[in-house]
Amino acid sequence: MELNERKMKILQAIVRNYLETGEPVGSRTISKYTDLNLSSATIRNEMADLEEMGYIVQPHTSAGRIPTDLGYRIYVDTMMQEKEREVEELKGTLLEKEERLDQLLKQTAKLLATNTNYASMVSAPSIHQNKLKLIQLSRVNDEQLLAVIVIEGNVIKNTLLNVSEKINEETVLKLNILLNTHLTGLSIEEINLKLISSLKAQAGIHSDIVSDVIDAVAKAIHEEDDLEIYTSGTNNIFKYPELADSSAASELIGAFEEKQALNELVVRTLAESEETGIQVYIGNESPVSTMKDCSIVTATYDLGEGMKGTIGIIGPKRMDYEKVVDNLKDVMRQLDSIYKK
Amino acid sequence: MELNERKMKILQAIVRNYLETGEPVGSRTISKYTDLNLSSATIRNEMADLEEMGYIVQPHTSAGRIPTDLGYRIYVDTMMQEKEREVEELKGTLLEKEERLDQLLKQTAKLLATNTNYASMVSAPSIHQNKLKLIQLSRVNDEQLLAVIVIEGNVIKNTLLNVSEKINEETVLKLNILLNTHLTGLSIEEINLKLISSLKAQAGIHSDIVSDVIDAVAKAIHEEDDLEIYTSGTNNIFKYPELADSSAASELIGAFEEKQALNELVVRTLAESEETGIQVYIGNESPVSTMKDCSIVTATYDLGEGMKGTIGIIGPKRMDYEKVVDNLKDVMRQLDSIYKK
DNA sequence: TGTTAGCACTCATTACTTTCGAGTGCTAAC
DNA sequence: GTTAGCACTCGAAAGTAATGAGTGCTAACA
Repeated sequence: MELNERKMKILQAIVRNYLETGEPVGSRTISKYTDLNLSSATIRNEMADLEEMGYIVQPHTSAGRIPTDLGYRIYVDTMMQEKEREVEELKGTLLEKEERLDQLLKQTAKLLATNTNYASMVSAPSIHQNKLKLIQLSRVNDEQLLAVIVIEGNVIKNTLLNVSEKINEETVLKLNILLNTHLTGLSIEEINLKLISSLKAQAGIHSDIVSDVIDAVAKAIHEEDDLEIYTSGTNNIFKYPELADSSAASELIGAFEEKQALNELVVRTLAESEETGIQVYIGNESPVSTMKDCSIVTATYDLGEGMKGTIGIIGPKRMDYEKVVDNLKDVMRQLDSIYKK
Repeated sequence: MELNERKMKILQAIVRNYLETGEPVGSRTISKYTDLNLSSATIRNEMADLEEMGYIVQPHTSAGRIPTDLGYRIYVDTMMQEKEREVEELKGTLLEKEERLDQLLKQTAKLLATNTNYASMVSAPSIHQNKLKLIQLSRVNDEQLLAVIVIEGNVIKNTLLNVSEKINEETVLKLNILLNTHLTGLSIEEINLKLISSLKAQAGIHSDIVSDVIDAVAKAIHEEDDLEIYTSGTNNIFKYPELADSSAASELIGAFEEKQALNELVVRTLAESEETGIQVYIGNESPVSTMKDCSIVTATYDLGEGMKGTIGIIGPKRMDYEKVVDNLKDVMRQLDSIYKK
């Protein structure tokens, strides 16, 4: 059977209507509210076909139809129209430049959640492949040394090192020079064992400190691995009855809190993001099993210097996909304009 | 009317029973399961008295009684028995030493939540009254200067400063010495305008940088003001039907996400913590209006050097107060032993 | 051949009634 | 002061009936 234009129109009408009301939609509704001028009986015949083809289902006999995951998919892929939203409306919700990236991302998550009425997540950019920009040791007191590590993209990490031998300013200076001349500009992978032992040899009696510093560098990178994820509007899920019953809600909220699941989502999105800017996961397509009854729309942002992160909106399957996509695009534009100055 | 011993025993039995079952408890139950050897009729008479005195209520005629906030309060204040819990059991759940305080606190929150089956929160210590330990400027490149600020308690902040004039290593060294000799050891309040202008004068053409650094110091402190709060086990509230219905749950979860309310809780706890180690807020006693139907048990931990923070457990009013208090005490002991080495 | 009117049928939802039993308050007797 | 007994209350659960939205199917129509 072929999905001809009339069937498309009917399917589209069903999805639209269901997105709005959340109620199964019947043949009579479609017949009245479309410009097809067909009687409900005809619509019924077509709907029977659409059901056979797998685009819609009846929750029970004698109920209207609701879209299947496949139905949503067709809708999202081919029928969604770009809403021409007034730029005015979005102007009021501009992100403000923040000097702290984490604040900006928190703000982004919140903005998206309040704008869309769904739950949102924003992952901090991962900086995997970046290069060391500066290492700076400072003497805090006789026993403590502060190591500051700056990575390309201006990510800064610091660690306090406890040293056994007393150490004077001059030694610190020497170590600084030693470390910076040899390590600056290198990526994490380029710091190998050979380089490390060479450095240790040059440091002489202070080789312990070199070890510690390199450990700290390794750890600084590693820390970034279990990446930060900001969420907002988690409680928006209670606005949608299909997600609000306590077992479903509990699972979802658990997933949001644990962040393990979200992490998976981020990884998957980043992996697939080469092709398309925005990805839509509907129901079972989701990388995360606890979100079987949700749809997830994700986007990848790029702050330059290899700093890429993921933004996602999680809501019911009957979410307003147009609005969500629009919002994501807008936020990405804003992030761009803030960082690519 | 006097709350004599028999009434106490009966009240205690009612509370205990209700904590376990969550069902209103009737006279017959009490008569059977206490060693008072009284008939249900007698118990009924006493219960009528207890109701008149405001310790218990009937949710409706012909139902058993449940404790009022006042009833819980009496129970918590005078009838709760210190459970002798086996130390063994808790050993398995020891906190591990982490070099990053935030990780440790996250872990603490999680531990508490899983152990108690309630929601938990842990606030990062506020460092209000602390002293500057070290300022360290480093040249990143021609335009950028890295300022690292270490505050007592080893809290480290860093900022990147953009400088207009090119600056060489020597100048950086001089500025470092200037700033450290004058600022180290001072508390935030002691850095006044007079001192600042004196420093600027000594810095000569680089007075801009001094300004920037001092701004950064101020901001570092300010950032700490909107303090970090870690939560865990939020979805545990779904385990208690009285909190699980969607409107109540939504409010609670919103409060947990926003953290504004939790912040209030922290402030209040810290303010009142002088007197007692552990505080219990029952129902309407709560500082946070969204938690009217909850009980909150909080404790203040002290890592030394003025670093104080709050730990809290939030659950239904019929929470297992003994268990919660035990758990909090244990966690505080563990935090102590980790940090007071 | 595609479209439509009409009709019997299904089934979730809602409201109403009944039954059941846990628990009470009160009275009278011990 | 304590207890047995009894009438009474009222929520929860179960059963029943009415409602109506929506379907599939058939037969007639253009």
